[in-house]
Amino acid sequence: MPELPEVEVIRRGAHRYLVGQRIAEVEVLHPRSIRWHLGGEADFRSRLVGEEVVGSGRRGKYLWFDLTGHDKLVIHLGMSGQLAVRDRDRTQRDHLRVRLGFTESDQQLHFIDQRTFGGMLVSPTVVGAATPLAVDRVALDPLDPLFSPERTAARIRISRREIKRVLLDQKVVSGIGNIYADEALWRTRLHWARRADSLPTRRVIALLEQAAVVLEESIAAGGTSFDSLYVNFDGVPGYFGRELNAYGRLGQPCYRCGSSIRRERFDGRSSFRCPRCQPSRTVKAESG
DNA sequence: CGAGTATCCTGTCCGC
DNA sequence: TGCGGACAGGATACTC
Repeated sequence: MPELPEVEVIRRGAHRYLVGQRIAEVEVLHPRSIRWHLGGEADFRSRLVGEEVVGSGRRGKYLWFDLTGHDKLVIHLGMSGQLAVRDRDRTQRDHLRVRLGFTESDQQLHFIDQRTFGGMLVSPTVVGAATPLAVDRVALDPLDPLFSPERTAARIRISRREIKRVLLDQKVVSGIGNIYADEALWRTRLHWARRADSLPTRRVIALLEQAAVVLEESIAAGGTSFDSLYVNFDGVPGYFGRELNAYGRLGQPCYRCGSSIRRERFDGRSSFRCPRCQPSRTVKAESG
C-alpha cells in the first residue's frame, strides 16, 4: 500500500513523537511481523529495550528510527502497515502486531498491519553509514539528495524489460509503487509496456524527474488514501487521491485530452493509462 | 541475468 | 443472505 509519500508522511509524524523517548518495553503480538529479524523475538526485544530514539530516516519505502547505539529500528509497512501512538491501556486490538512502551509515557507506539506483509527489524549500521545494513541493497529514491537522474537513467536504459517493471524495481530506483509509477508515466506520456532500452535518455530522465515531482506533491498533500488502511501518524487520511491523473481513474476523462482512461492488467496488477497520450508506439515525431 | 509464476495474508466488493 | 472470485498501496523466492 504505502509508497514513498505515505511512508515519509508517517515518518515525519512518528519522528516528532518518538525522538527523545526511551524504550521500556516491547511486545510482539504476531511473530510474522518480525520475521525479517533473524535473531528472533528475544533478540528483537533485548536490542530495543533501554535504547533512546534519537532520530529517523527513510530510503524508498523503508523507514527507520536511529537508536543510541549502532542499531536502527527498521520498518516496512508492506501493503497495510500503520504506525500510531495510542494509550497503553487501550483495549481494542484490531490488527495490532507490535507495540513499544516508553519510560516516561502512558502512550505506546503501535505497529498495526492487517495483512502482515510489513514488518520490523533491528538492523546494525556501519559506522559512518547513513542507512542501516538491512536496506543497503535498496536503491536511492528520487528524493534522495544523492540521487542522480542521469546515472539512474543510464542504468534503466540497459534493461530490456518494460519501463514500468524497471520503475517498480526497488534495486534500480526505490520508493515508487503502482500508483506513482502510473502517475509518472502519465506525466511523461509513456506507455507502461515500452521497453526501457527503446527510450531516449532524455525521456528516461524526464520520467525520473516527474517521478520526483509527483512524490513531492503527494507528500505535501499528505499522501494518497483510498481507504482507512492508509492514514498518517495522527490518523488523518491524505488527500492526494484528488490530484491523481491516471491511477484509479478507469473510464474517466484524461485531464490532458479527454480520452477515457483505461485499465490494463500488467504483472498481476492494474495499470492505468490514457490511450491517446500514452500510446504503445510514438504516433508522430515529437516536438522538442 | 531475466521472464514468468507462486506465495505470503486479510479484508472488501461485486455478481450470481 | 450466502458464496465464490477478483482485487488491493509490496516484496521475495522459486523454476526455467
